[in-house]
Order: sequence, then C-alpha cells, then structure tokens
Amino acid sequence: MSNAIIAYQKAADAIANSSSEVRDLLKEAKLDTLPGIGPTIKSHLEELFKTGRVKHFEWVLKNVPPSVFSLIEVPSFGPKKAYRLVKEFNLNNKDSVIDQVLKLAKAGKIAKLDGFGEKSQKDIIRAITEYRLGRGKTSRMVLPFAFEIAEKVISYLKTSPAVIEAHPLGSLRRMMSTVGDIDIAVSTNKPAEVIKHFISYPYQERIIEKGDTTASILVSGGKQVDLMTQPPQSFGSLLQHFTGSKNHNIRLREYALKKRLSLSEYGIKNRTGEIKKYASEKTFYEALGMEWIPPEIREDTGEIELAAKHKLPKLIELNDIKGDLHIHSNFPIEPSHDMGQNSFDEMIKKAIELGYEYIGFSEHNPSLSKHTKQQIYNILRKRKETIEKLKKAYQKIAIINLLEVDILTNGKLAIDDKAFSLLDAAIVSIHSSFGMNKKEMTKRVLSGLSHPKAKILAHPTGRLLNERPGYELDFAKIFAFCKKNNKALEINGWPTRLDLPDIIVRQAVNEKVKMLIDTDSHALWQMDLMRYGVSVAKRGWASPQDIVNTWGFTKFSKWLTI
DNA sequence: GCCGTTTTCGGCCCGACTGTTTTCAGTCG
Repeated sequence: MSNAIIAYQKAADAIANSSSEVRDLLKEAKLDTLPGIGPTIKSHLEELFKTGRVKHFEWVLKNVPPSVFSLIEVPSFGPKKAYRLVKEFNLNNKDSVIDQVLKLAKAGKIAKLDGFGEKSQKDIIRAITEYRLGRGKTSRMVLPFAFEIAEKVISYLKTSPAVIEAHPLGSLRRMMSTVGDIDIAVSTNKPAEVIKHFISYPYQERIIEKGDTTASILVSGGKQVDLMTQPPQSFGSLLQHFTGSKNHNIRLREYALKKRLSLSEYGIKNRTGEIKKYASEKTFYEALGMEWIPPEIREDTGEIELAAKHKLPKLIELNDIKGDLHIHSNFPIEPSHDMGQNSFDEMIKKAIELGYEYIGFSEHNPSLSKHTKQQIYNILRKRKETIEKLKKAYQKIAIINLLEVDILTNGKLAIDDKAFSLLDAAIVSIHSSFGMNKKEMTKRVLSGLSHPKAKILAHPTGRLLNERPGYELDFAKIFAFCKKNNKALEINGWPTRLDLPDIIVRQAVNEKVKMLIDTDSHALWQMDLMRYGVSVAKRGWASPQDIVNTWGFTKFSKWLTI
C-alpha cells in the first residue's frame, strides 16, 4: 500500500479519535496539533471547510469510478480487486455494480481473467451472497452486557484445574463502551482438557468449532464466545497481541523496530532472528524498556511514549470510589421520569456493603405537569423528613439529600428556590427537546448549572449507545464554566449511557475539570455497575484526584457545600 | 504524507490465510 494512503488513514483516525470537532480545531488554528495531520492534509481540510470541496481529491477521484467504493463494502473485496473488476468489465453504475459482479461470476466470466481462477470466482459468489444476507453486520454489544457474559464464562473456566489464567481479549479487555466479539485467552499446559471443559459450559447452546488449541461456542442469548489457549511461558505475548488496540500494537512495533526488535503474538524477535517468549505482559513491556500499560489506555494516544519514560499516571480504580450520588429509590415522589424499585433502607444497606462512606439519593423531581409548586414542595418536604431520620439512624454512612432536576427547554430548572432549600445539593440533567442545536443546548445547560445548588451535570451528552448519538455541547464552554464555578461533570455508568464518553473525559482531565462517577441506579443490583463508570474514567486517563467521589466525606461535603 | 530514543531523510507493523503462484499479491484482523 502506498505510504500516502497510510498517512491519510492515520490522519482520518486521529480525527475520529479526537474529542474536538475538526471545524473547531480549524477555527482555533490547532488542526496540526493532531498527530498525523501535517501541512498537506491541513491545507486540504482548510479548503474543504472553506469551499466544500478539495481540488486534489477531485483530481484523484477522476480516475476512480464511484462503483469501486460500492464494491469495497463487500468483505473480501479490497481496492485492488474492486478496481480491477470495475475496469475490466466497465461497471460504472454504483447502485448495480455488486449485482453485476455476481452475475458475471455466475456466468463464469471472472475465472477467465488473469490472476483469477475458479476458486476466486466461487469466493466472489459466496462473499456477495453473504453480504446480501446482511451477515457480519451484527451490531456491537454494550460493554456491561458483553462483560457479564465473559465474566460468567471465565469464572466457569477457572473451575478447571487445567486453567492457570483466563482473561478477556480485545475491546472487551480494553473496556471500550461497545464490544464486537467476546474472545477469551487461557493459559494452560493441557489445552485439550481446557477445550473439553469449555465446550461443556452449562449455558452453551451450540459448539461452533472445536480445534486442538481453540474453540468457539454459542452461549444462550445467541452470542459467540471464542477461546484460545497458550502455554504459560508464552501467554504474555499472546495476551498483549490480542488485547490490542491495533493502533497501539502498530506504534509499539514501530518503536521496537528502532531498537532492532520485531514484535508479534509469538514474542520478540531480535536482530539474529531468535524469538524470545514472554510469560507475562509485564515482562514483555519491560523487555521494551517500558512499564506495563493498563489495557484501558492502549489506544496509541501517548501511552507508549510515557510508559517508556516510566511516567504513566496512576489511574483510578474501583476501590478508590467512596460513594454513589446518583441513586433512585422507590420513595413516592410522583416523578417526571422513571422511579426506583427499592427503598432508601435497602439501598443504604447495599452502599454500606460496598464499603462506601456516603450515598446520595437523587430521584427525579416530581412531575411538573401533575403538580402545583406547593404540591412539589410538600412532597420534597416529606422526603426531607424521611431522609433526616435516616441520617440519624445510620452511623456508618453519610446520607446526602440530592435530587435529579430537569433542565427545562428554556434553561430554567424544574423546581423553584423554595423547593431547592429542602435539598443539600442537586444533580441537573436534560430529558427533553434533544433536537436543540449546539449553541442553544450549551446555553440551556449552562443556565441550569448556574443555580448555586446545582453541582453536578448528569449524563452530559445524552447519548444512548446503539440508540441515539445524544445532543451536541460546546465542551470548551462547559469545561470553563465548571472549572470557574466548581461544578462537576458526571460519568454515568448506566450500561447504555457510559456518558461522558471516554474521549471527553480525557479532555476534561487535561482541562482539570472535576468529574464524578455514578451508577444512576434504579434498583439494588445496579449499584454494582460502578465498575463500568470507572472503566470509562480509566479510558479517559482519570486519576483519583480528578474524581470527586474518591474523596473522603469531609472533603467531598465541603465541595458540595453542605 | 508524516515524522523523529541511530533521523529534517529514509523509512513506514506483523502474521495468517487464500489463491494463483514457482516466489508473490491481496485481504483481513
């Protein structure tokens, strides 16, 4: 592949992984701060945003029929094969090109081309037929769903004495918010025994494939789980390779090449061609002169350079969390949105079990349409009385009287100042009119956050994974406001939210904006979902000091001004 | 086209798999 193509792909990747809009970077003349964007691509982007087109691209594309791009959509067709077929048979209709290729293959005309044969022709028929059936396009699972499937399989695997270690691989191990495949690596000296144990998994629906060292099963729910085994002496290299990310591995190999070392899933090859195996990832990274890099940040966004200097930050861990502030009980608040399923008492006991120093209750505000201001006040007064009693009853844990208050379309909050006086502090959030533009939405959010008791902005982007992208906010403005006024942005651990997204967390960390991690629990069991919020924070390079609910209660309550 | 732990020039990740090959080219992860 041409090196210019690689350069363009790297640039595209940098833009996709940037937390800022290209348009904004352009405006602030910060475009070439993105790695992979140099003078040429920068000037192309400037031209694109100024005139809506790029002369250079038009010149390049003049010789590439659009039908080539349609054909590349089909797996097993790359640029070379697609271009060749389009040119050879003069297929210039981008809408019918795939059908035409299928027809040509069925008519036996493709096998006659130089470099093609009967087998390639059959492959083409199969590839297009599968593509037409929509295969290989299964949507990615949200992280907690995939993680729990993997966790069950892994704890089952560990019941076999032949299993020395077992870990998830790929995006699952890196704790990305959505996950494609569930792959698990097992360290063992008895692969046959492990495979046999694996395919006997009680929740297995079907064995897809069973080899000497690998196997795949379908588990209930229709998800595929792949297993690969490796002896302990080479387990580290395998784990490292299949954890990725692709970009992390590429950068790591480029780095190693400079030391005349070549990396692969088998180990590290030195200049004499000898391959050294690694039992652990720690020794693998150490052989490159680096400290071990947590999987969550293996995305080639600076972690390799810092690991080489042994200067990676200390990332937040689950046991740093000292309280959960976004909890919906079943108190009869007659709310605007979903009510919780469990009582204050049940949820407090669960928080104690989790070892928390404090817990904040934050049901939705009473519905505006069904109540007068006075009725809302009365409900909240009754709620405050109940919580005050609980504060006295529980010595082991501090209880905080919060509320999740809607920011209305006009930027006003759903309860008035009199009602606010009944609260310790409030979480504010958007639950309506998602269609507002970036400028209006930013204004609305900042207006809501400006109330002195509004300390936390919940699920800031409003996204729902696999459902909706969320609204747009001007995060530069939000960050500046939060920093100036001592507000915090929430990292919501709800499985389909995971909001803030990790790349925005990273930016908030850089801007020294405070955040906190909540579960948004509406039931007891959901209070265990904290670890997914923590994984988002970790992927955003957050340290304990960035997250206010890692603070002890004294410091935390001072920040909350109660 | 981009970039800097041998560098402002000379490189650019690695291996599996497949097919058409007899030493390689394309696609994929």
